[in-house]
Amino acid sequence: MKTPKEFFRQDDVVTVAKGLLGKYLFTQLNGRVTAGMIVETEAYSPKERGSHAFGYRRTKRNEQMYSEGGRSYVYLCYGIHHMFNVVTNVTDVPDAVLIRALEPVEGRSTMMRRLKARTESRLTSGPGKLAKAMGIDLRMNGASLQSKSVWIEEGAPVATKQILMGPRIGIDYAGEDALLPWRFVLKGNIWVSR
DNA sequence: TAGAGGATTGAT
DNA sequence: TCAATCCTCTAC
Repeated sequence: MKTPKEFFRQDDVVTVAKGLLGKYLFTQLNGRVTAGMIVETEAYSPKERGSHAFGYRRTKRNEQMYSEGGRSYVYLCYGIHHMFNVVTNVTDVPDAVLIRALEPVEGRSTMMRRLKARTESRLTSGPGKLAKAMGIDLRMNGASLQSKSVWIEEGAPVATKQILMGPRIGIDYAGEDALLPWRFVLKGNIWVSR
């Protein structure tokens, strides 16, 4: 079952970031389906410096963060890697959840081909790699997460004690906001990022 | 319009 | 620890 819009429109981005753990991200491109269980997420809100939309800054790049919850926000980082985010909350509130790692469940051979990987290990253990494995690029920016090319499906419920919290990665420039425990991982899962 | 830097990764 | 690599944002 596809995750309903209402889930993404909750007003607490941290709740959504935790709730996405255990759900499944799917893409279908050129008839090829790939899917993975979400095992690592990070929350971003306009109230902290880690976000592209800090202080409700609004630019061409982050425009999709202001759309209604349940869409994607994709951007290019370091000129090399695509990052896949889930937009949450209501229109004009730029909350988003970065998907940092997946456990591959479908289309592993397609993922390996896209990454030119020799083995299945560590296929989707990081935001740049999982976007490439799933075939995600800027064309998917703004897509509904109930569309035919990208969507999210429900998974088994995850108990709170199965979720490990910690500070987010790669945002040292955010000052004390970098210390917020807004990174969430499924405890013990081998597919999380390094 | 130029210059700086980044929600990363893989090799050294 | 460091370079790759290019788009975005900010300041002039």
